[in-house]
Amino acid sequence: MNSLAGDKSAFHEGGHEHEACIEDALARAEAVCRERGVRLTPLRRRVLELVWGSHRAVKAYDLLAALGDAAGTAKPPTVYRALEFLMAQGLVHRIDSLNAFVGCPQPNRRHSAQFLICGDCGEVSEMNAASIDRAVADQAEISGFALSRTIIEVHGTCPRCEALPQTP
Amino acid sequence: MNSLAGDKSAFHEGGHEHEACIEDALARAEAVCRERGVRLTPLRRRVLELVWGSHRAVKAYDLLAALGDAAGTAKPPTVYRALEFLMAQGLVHRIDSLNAFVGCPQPNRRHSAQFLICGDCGEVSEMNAASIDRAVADQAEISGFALSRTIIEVHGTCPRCEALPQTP
DNA sequence: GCCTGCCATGCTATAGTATAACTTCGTGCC
DNA sequence: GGCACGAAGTTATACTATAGCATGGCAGGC
Repeated sequence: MNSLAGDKSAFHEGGHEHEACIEDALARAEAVCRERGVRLTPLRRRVLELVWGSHRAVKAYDLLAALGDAAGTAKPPTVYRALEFLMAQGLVHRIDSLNAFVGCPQPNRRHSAQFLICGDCGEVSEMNAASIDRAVADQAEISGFALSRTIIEVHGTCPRCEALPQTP
Repeated sequence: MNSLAGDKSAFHEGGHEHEACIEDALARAEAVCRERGVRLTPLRRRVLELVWGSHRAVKAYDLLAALGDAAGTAKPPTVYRALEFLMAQGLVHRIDSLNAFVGCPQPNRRHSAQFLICGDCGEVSEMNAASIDRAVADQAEISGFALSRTIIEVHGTCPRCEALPQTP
C-alpha cells in the first residue's frame, strides 16, 4: 500500500550532483573549524572528503587504502586519529552496527541523530526526529536512568530500492 | 530534580539473588528450545550460563577464556557459533556499541528491544517500550523507509550509580 | 545391524577492526 | 636559539570475527 506519499528527500536520487554535495560538506567543515579555532589539516580534510565520497558508511580500512593510493601507504593510526578528530567536531558519525563512518550533514548545530541504513544500496540517511528523542528520554526517566548518548540505527530498505524490481 | 519517583526495578540492587536469576534464565531457555524443537546442547547451555553470569554485557573472548578454564582451551568459532545459535533463538542480544552480548530476559515473546547501558557499573537493562518503537516506525514511514531491524542503545548512568557519591 | 544424512563441534588459519607507545616534525612563542 | 605543543609517522600488538575443512555422534530408514 502506497497511499502515504511521504517525504522521501532523505534519500538521494541517482542523478544528484554529488560533487557539489562534497564541496558543500567541506565548506561547512572549514567554517565550523575556523569558528571553533581547531585545525582542519590537509590530512583531516582529505579523510572527510573521502568519507563524503558517497552517502554510504565507509570503513576505516577503505579510507586507509584510499589514502594510500596517493602517496606511500598510510597506517591505521593515521586514519583513526583523523576520524577521532572529525567525530569530536561532529563532522562525521560512527555507525556502530557497521563499524563504519558517515558524514554529518549538519555539523554546526548540536543534535542527536538517528540513522536509516539501506541494506540494499548501503545508503545512510540521518534523521533528527525530536519525537524519537522524546520517547527515549521519557523511557529513560521512568527507569531513573541519566542518559548521555543514544545510538539509534534502523536497518531496512530505502524507498528507491524498495521501488526496484526484485531479483529472485 | 528527583520529584519523579519512577520505576527503578529495571536495574538490580546489589543484594539480588543472582543464582536464582541464572537458573530462571536457563529454565526459560530449556523450555523455549524444547517447544521449538531445537537443541540446547551442553556447550550452548554453558555459554548462556556464562552470559547470564552478570547483568553486564559480556565479550566473546571473555566467554572463550571462561570456557577454556574448564577443559583445554576453546577456539573462537566455538563461542561465536554458540552465540549465533542463542541469538537466533532470541536468548541473547548483541550490544553493537560494545561488541558484547547480554542475556534476554524474555526470550519467549517476540519483541524489539532497547538497551540502557550504565557506563559506571556496566549493567545493561532491556526495555520494551512500544512508544519508542512507534516513534521510530512513524519516522521511517515518513521517509518511505521499510524497516527490518532497529538498534537502540542508550548510554548513561543507572539510578544506583547516579545515587553513589562521586569519586573526584 | 548398518548405512546415510544431518547437525554440532573441533581445528587451523586468516581477515578485519582498533589502539598503545614512542618518535619525528613543524609552528608559534619567549 | 630553546621550548612547548599539537599533528603526523612508525612499529608493534590487541581485540573481534569468519572461512573452510575435518571429525564425531545420533536419528531414521532399510
